[in-house]
Amino acid sequence: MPAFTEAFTDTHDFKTQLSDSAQAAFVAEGFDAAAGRVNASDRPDLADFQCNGALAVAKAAKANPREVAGKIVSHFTDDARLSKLEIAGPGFLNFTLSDDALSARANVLAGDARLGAPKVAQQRKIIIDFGGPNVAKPMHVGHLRTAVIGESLKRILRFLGDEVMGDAHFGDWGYQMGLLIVAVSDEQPDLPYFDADFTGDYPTDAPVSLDDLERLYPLASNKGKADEAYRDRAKKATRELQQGRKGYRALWQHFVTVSRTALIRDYGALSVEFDWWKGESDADPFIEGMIADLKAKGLLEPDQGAQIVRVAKPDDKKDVPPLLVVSSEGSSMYGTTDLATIVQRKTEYQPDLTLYIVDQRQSDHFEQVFRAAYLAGYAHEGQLEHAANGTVNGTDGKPFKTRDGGTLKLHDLISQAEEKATARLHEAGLGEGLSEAAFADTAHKVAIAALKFAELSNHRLTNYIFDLDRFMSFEGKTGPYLLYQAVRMKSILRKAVDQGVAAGVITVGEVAERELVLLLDGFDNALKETYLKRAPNILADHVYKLAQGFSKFYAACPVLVGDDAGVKASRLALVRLTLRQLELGLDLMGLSAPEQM
RNA sequence: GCACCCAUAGCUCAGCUGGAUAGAGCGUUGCCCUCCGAAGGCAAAGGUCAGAGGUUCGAAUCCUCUUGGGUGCGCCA
Repeated sequence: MPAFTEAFTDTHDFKTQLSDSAQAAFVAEGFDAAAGRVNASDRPDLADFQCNGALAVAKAAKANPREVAGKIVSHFTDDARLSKLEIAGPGFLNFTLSDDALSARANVLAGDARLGAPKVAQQRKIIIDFGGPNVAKPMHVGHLRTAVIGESLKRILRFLGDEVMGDAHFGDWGYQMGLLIVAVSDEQPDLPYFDADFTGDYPTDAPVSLDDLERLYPLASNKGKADEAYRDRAKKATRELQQGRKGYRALWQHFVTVSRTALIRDYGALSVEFDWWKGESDADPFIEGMIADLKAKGLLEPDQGAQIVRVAKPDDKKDVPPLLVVSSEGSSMYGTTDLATIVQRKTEYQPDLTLYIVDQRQSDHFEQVFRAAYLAGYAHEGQLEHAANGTVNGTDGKPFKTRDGGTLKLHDLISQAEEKATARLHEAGLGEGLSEAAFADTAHKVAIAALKFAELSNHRLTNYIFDLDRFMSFEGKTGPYLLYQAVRMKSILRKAVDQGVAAGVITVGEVAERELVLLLDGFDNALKETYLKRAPNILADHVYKLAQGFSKFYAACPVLVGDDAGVKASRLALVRLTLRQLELGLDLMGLSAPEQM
């Protein structure tokens, strides 16, 4: 199995270019190449890029950092990319790009179908596991997190060249299924599903609606906690379901189908798409063989009536409990299905990497499962990764609740956001010329952008506060701001067509133009960082800054208003380039901009 | 009890493998539509980066401790 370095290719941004040159210079002077790392400047008033390597290297070499910096500078004489290279303070290298270099870069980007995005050096097969929503539990705001972050990561990894499969990984196989079976049998005992001697065909229509499931699940769950006899019945039903009792399987199939319909609706509204709608139950056929294999490898041992795999290591700082593979009831646990799913994926897909986009509260669980998988040889060390996310809290800092104390269903949240967006559109007197369908589409895009961008702009581990009013304000650093800038650009492009102005060669002159091109150039690095850290907030930040950079440019540099045809053509080309990168960035976040808003 | 995560402006959050004057948005106070869409732009005020030590030429960032939050710890997922 190859070791993957997560390196990139097709990368031509200035940060990389200058780093390459600076590294060569440091090496030529007998220093470590790592010192040549060039970053965007902390002081944009002084320079575009900086390198701090001279300070780092000087100490070991017992040299004066400014002298070291001087030696590096000598390697850049007559570098056409730079208009200025200065040594500042204790030994910072300050690079300022020439307008010509920026113009050239802008024109390259304008001709690049990938808008400056890099590619992975080595393609991998990656599964993104969305840590599935559960059957019968309605999606709530907490599910936004995983869905939105996972979808964005999926799109980004795929765009950079990996083969990526998103798997919903439905929670459809545990104790909760037993609970539901018992709950339905109590309410509708005459259904054929419960008659063990029934030999006919089971009804094709579901005996329960989505509302029934959402009502029954919490009811049964609470009963199971309070009533031991009830719990035992549910456990028995769970085991019988897993062992293949026909009536239970048929009833269970209805649960899954009914739930999945609602999930498809909600995920669809969020533009979250799965390549696989698999669930825990799909791993079931692999469990028997896996258990035999674990036994053969001497990893499985009986303990307190259950079958476990010990995964603790001698140097553990904490107690890592064993993974429970078979419960004392004889049924599979979520650890069982998670491990069996790894076996299944290895058998059916051979992924190089599996990313679990799941709440950080499950980190111990994944640690156990991953260790067991590594021990059993179902995956190689490092191929399983828990890209944890934080929890969503309300304005009181506690897990999000509505004002009346209930949980807000995702479906209702989306509806509220759409209503708000609709109201805002009417208020601004916009979209009146649009057809009803186009208007609704715009309102939907605005609403989704608000929700998703709010998710994506936080780091995935942040336990952030979900404040509906703030998210719906549509002003400042929000999704609608991004869409608004895109719409402004589209408006310019439409006007340009009317006026017969065509895009031409980009020539950078004004400060706002320089800054915009520097931002466009930064797309490459933003994508790399996002990829390496599995952190879409880095991309979100880039896209926001790009939109902001455009808005400043828009205010400072009229595109279609002047007399100079060359300037018009250049600025128009810059607008078009910016729009293309903005829309690509939006798409990688799972968003899209309307024509008008 | 043990372990993990977190603490940055009034509020919500960024801050890359340590580097110059810690950044956004909201809110507050001023400006800016006879000019491509004001869901916008410009400017100002606002921070002992929880506290204390340590490493370092240099720390919000790395290490230790303290305080204060959150989370998890074999038969629910």
